[in-house]
Amino acid sequence: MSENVGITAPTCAIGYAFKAIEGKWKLPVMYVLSEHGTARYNEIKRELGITNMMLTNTLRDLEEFGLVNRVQYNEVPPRVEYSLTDNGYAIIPALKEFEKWGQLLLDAKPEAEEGENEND
Amino acid sequence: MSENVGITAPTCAIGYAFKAIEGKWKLPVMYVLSEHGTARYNEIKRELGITNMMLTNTLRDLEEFGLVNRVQYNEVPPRVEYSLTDNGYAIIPALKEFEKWGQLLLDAKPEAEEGENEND
DNA sequence: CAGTATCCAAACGGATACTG
DNA sequence: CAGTATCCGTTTGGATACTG
Repeated sequence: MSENVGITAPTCAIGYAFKAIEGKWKLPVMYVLSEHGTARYNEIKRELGITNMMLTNTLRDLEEFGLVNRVQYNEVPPRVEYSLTDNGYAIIPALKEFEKWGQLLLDAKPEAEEGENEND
Repeated sequence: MSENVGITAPTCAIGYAFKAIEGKWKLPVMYVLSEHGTARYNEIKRELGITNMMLTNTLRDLEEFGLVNRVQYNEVPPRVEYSLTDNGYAIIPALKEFEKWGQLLLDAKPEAEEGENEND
């Protein structure tokens, strides 16, 4: 495999974007950060129901891609705040489109396969 | 876990969108279909360098979500054509935003960590 | 509080063989 | 051609316990 053409080419914009958000948690974490502006480790964790390992790895990956800032305050108890970089922020329009799409999907699902409770 | 609030709530638009595209191949397959309009099984397979199992499973999942149409022609040799449904098509704006974002990321990466060859 | 370490399960991926 | 089935190794994800 590894045919480096089309989507899989390292210089392909959409392919690079896909790589940047690969994995289950990249987009959710970025979404939370986009909403909070700044969020602490356990804040993100609580909000997403993600495990330590996954959150740590996801944040590391996002840092390496230059999408997330990590600021550590040497206090007791320790405080670490995460936020989006400029490049990270730039994903928000895409996220908004995704949200609109998700809403469309929900609206187009009148059968409500799993929405047997409307006490919402 | 399974705190059904916020992003993880089944009625959350962005959460539902995340679920719909979960997995490594959903977006790439939808992207290929958005470009081709209609594509045959082996066409998608070649373009993405994806295995039979992964492609089959991905297409099934997308069908179940109502995002992809499968049209089978009873010819010899058999021909099966895949295309996006209306709901599937509706993801294109998001995809375009993603592409723009990917381009931004590529442009903002002058160091070219892996682009040691410019004979492209 | 913000992580690491460890172990285990599920998803992913490749090769090969087989089917309609 | 368009899959399905199986085996198997690797990667990713999750639960729990533990550390600075």
